[in-house]
Amino acid sequence: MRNTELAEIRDLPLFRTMDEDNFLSLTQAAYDQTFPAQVQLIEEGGTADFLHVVMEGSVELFATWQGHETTMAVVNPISTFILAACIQDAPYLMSARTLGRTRVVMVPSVDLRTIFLNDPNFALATITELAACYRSVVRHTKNLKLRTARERLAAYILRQVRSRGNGAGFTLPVEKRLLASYLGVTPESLSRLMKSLQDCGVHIEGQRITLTDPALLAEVAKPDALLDGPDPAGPSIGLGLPDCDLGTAQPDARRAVRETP
Amino acid sequence: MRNTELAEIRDLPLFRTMDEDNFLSLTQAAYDQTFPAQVQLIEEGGTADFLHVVMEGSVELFATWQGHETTMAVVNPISTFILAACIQDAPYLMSARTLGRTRVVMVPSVDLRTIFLNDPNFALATITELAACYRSVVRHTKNLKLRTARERLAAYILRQVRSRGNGAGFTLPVEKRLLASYLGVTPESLSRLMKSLQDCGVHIEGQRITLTDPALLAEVAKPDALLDGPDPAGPSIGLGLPDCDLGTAQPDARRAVRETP
DNA sequence: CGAACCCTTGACAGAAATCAACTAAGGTGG
DNA sequence: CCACCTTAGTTGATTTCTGTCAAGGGTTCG
Repeated sequence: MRNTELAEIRDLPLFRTMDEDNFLSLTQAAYDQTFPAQVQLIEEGGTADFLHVVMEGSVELFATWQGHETTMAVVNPISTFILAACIQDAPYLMSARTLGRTRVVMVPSVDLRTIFLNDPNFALATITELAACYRSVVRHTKNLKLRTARERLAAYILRQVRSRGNGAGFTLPVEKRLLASYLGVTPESLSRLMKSLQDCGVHIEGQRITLTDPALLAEVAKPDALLDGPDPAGPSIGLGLPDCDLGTAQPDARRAVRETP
Repeated sequence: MRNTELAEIRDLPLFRTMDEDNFLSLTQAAYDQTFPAQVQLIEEGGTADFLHVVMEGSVELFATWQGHETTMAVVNPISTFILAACIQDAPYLMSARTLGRTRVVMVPSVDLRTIFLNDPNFALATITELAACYRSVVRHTKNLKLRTARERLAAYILRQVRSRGNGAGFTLPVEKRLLASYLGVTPESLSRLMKSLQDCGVHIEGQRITLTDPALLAEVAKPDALLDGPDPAGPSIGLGLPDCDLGTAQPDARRAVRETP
């Protein structure tokens, strides 16, 4: 791997504090690869051989059962994913595929545990990262169980606007069908829900969404720090925490033939 | 705290491997308390001052929003809960209340981080526990998004039967209204779903559930290790992992006046 | 005994999935 | 360069599912 990439990874919260020697031995066997869109990196049920780090592009985490599929999260640069499976040395609970052209660093997960024991800082960083992931999924679950589909969509739109500095609008970072799956509805339902939110000052034009009256939308979404996450601390600087909402993925994902279920 | 309790806690996977001195300094300031049923131990949004360990009884983790409430998990002895919030020093995402008469050990969470840095074994144990919690929530979410309510109920029943050694039946460990909330439906819907499963060889008599044809039920639930968890390893010995399904709580929870939303 | 609660049942309304058809945009290949 | 094809998205009609409201039975506890 090139030094520039190493430096980027080194700067991740997960690796920032760890011992230099350990970092080198860990990344020595790592390799860097760039994939086109719609490439499946990980298959549910497989064994966790590599810890993945998204460097560019974005990766969809999804789950399947009986021919159904649902997207659980989208991972954006620069974040890791499937950390938990690596640690437990257990089968993946989720599959992963690239959305756009995506560069991924893969770190062999074989000796993570021994490094934990030798590098307290790395262990602490891992704990912090895992706790953040855990809380992220809990929020997702709370959303699903406490809000209606319409409220989830409204809350999602408000989160997006808020995370981009409370501008007047934004362009969807993912395809609508993916957003629908993330929100737990069918694409048809999402389409109707979008239309129903026009009464709340939401204008939709293709991928572009603009708000004329955020307060009106907030009356639907009833934003809550415990469901939507805390307000972004600084002026829209990513915290480095795993961005498990559908955040900043490239909307320009190149089309690729997708197998029908 | 008494020595017998200390020994029990010491035997938890989270504490088993940690340094004796650290364990003592951690539990020195801890205290032990027994609560009646329906006592709220933790309020969503509060700050995480204590790591909780359930010694006897059981604790419901639930979340609220806009007057709605949903139960996220039930914690059974002997397990910890709200570990993630303690680590992040962040507001609780869930509330907690006792179900039956419940004994809880509360460990001050102030200096967890420093212990992590000094005690690699404890750090590793924490990582393992967090990873298990994370995967547990992911499974819950997958259930909600991929299965219908009927399938979730069927799968729940099969999990219960399986975790108790594949007997002919079992008695519900929690009230039906709580099970309904956990499964993400109203009590009325659960009642109807139960009835609809009678066609699949499910007999309900109060809290007692018996199966005449598990294979028939499996055709509805389509059990899957990635949604329902792995088959219990030994003959129904708890793994010590946090039991986040509605597992073995006492069904005899004493009634208490519950405030209506 | 009465109050409070859980559970069930019925009737109804609302939400969302499904099925089908149609449009529009992008890429492909002749 | 254009015709064609694939796919995302929308819209409509319909069905299925689920929540809501209301009422009644049974149990527990004071």
